[in-house]
Amino acid sequence: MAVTMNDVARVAGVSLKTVSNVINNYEFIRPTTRQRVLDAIDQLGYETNLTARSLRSGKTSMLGLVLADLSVPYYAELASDIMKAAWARGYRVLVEQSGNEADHERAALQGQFRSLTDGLLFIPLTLDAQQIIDAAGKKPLVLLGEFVEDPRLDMVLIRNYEAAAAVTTHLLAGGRRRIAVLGADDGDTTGSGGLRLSGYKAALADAGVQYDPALVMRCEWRRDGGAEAVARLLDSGAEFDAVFGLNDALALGALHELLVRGKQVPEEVAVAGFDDIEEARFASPSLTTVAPGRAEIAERAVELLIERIESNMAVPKVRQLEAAFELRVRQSAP
Amino acid sequence: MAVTMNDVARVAGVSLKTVSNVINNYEFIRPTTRQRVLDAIDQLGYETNLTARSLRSGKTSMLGLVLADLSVPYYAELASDIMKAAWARGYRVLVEQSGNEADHERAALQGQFRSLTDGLLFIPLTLDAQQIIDAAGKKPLVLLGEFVEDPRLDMVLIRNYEAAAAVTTHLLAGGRRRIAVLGADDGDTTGSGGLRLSGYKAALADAGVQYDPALVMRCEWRRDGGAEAVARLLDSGAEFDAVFGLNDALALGALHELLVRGKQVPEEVAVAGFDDIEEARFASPSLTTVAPGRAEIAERAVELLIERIESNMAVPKVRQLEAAFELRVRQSAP
DNA sequence: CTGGTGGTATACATCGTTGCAGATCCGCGG
DNA sequence: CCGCGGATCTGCAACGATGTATACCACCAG
Repeated sequence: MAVTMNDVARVAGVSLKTVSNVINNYEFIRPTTRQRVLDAIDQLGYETNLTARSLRSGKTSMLGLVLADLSVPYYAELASDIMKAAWARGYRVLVEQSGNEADHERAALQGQFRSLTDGLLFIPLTLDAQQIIDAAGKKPLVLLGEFVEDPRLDMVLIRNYEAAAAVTTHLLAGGRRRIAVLGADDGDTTGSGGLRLSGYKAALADAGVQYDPALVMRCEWRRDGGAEAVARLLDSGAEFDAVFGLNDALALGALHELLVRGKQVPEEVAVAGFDDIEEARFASPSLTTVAPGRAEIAERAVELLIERIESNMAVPKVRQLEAAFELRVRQSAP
Repeated sequence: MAVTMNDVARVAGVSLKTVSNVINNYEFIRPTTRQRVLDAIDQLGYETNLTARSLRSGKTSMLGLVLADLSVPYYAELASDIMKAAWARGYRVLVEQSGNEADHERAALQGQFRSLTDGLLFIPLTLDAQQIIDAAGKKPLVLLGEFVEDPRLDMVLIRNYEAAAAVTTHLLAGGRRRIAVLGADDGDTTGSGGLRLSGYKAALADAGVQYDPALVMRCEWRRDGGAEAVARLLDSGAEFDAVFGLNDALALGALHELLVRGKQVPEEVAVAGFDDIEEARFASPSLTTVAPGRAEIAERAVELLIERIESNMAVPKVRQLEAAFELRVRQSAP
């Protein structure tokens, strides 16, 4: 059926192993021989069977990427960057959608999925560090710092706390004093939400502004969640002059709802987000947000994972990297 | 290193092949034997090596998906749907980003990528039908109807022409007469752009409205392309009372630029798009657009491809399906 | 008692490649 | 003229699973 190395070898008049050597750029091959093999490959249209190579070599040259859902812009943009970074290093990426469900996350960590990949990039959403460690196999694993922090795991972290503080400080500097927060619970201290909320609180404290739990709205991190949370807030009669969505989707949903309700943005209510997805720049008004260093995260996570895969050190030092963030001031909160 | 069937067989006191039979749910196995094998699997934590299975069986249970870039919301949302549809049928999806470059598209059609997949879902952007046929190997291939139509290829089509006509008709019904089009060249008749432009022209003709090539703006199908095209249009002094972006990104970019320039939407200029990405619902004003049947496209494309893969008919009849579209009237063009 | 039948389990070859361990060839120093 | 080392090439086994063919058993009909 398919053309194999054997066919190429026969046509080129060399051994199967020599064909393999040519393909793998083995050093000591006579140029004329190499050429004969290459010609035969061309003539027959031979292509390496990656499955066979993987079986024999034990490497698949694929990285797994586990995230909630590609239809969420932030994940899609991150996935795109990760795929480019991996591609540049000779790896492919196999994406698995966890749908934000613990069972799916666990299955992706163990499961057959692993046997297809050399290592895993994991954006944990429901599992905590201990659960991850329990569920994970022995293959290299790098967490993308959305959520979990633990000294036993490799990860590339977003500076959730500092970046959220920076956003809040910016809003305060604009004269806002009643800043609503969308996407957290009053008590949260862990996870992206908790860390960002803590940064918010710290910035308030620094500015001597009273923290009001009534302004903290719990909701799903989606556009409709943000819209719905703002609606609740408006209906409750609470006073506020700014909204901080803990991610851009929330902020954009909130922005939409505010405008629908006839609020002036930013005159009456300023709006800020977190993530700097592309959509933020083109919203009307454009959205002030903080860029968490997506490209850097993708690049460094891939680099770190591949380093783990290719170095065979038994117990290398755990590495935790932090990406630089940057405030993007736009119209919604000048 | 890893646990193999052999290890399981030894522990269970059966032959390797019996373990294989248990795993593959072979019918005639004594329940006690089956249980012993399952216990051994549990005890050892055995997991099938999918690579080995693929090599032996010749199937990878992976579908390839070639698209321009996951950071484009429409593709991301489509990819998400496709992955879910494939997952439900026991297949995984390996995504390849072509970056809208012919060489990458060709490479994905041939290339080693193919040897990892049982079939390919392909969203062609630069290659035409003949080039696709020339480049493609023998494995099943289904086109997602963004661009190419050809009786020799399986595909799931968007009703580009009819849907664009529907959008245009809606704008005309709203009293608009000078409808600018973003994302095509006056002469285009093929490809998504050409087909949508043709639908637009046909709707104008139906309504007895004069077609004006000066209102057709060529640009990249991205938000910034749309913004830039509208800027050019405004600067040119051309008169227009509506803008039809040939996809939502264009329309959203245009919407943004119009608002920045102080135009009232929809009072002075109506805006409509194409794709119905989630963002469209939450834009301000929300975007009138047409939903091309994304979920249906994903579902049927996956179904068709898997049918091709699993049926061994040598020359099955080419199948071309069309997805139903639906106009979504929102604030930007009521 | 024999042969057939259907359930159950096994042996062996095989998928296409790469790792390992030679085999062969050649030129050159002693 | 031998022997040695480096360049060049080769054969065999193995990666871990599955397909095919077959062995074996129990049981029932003839």
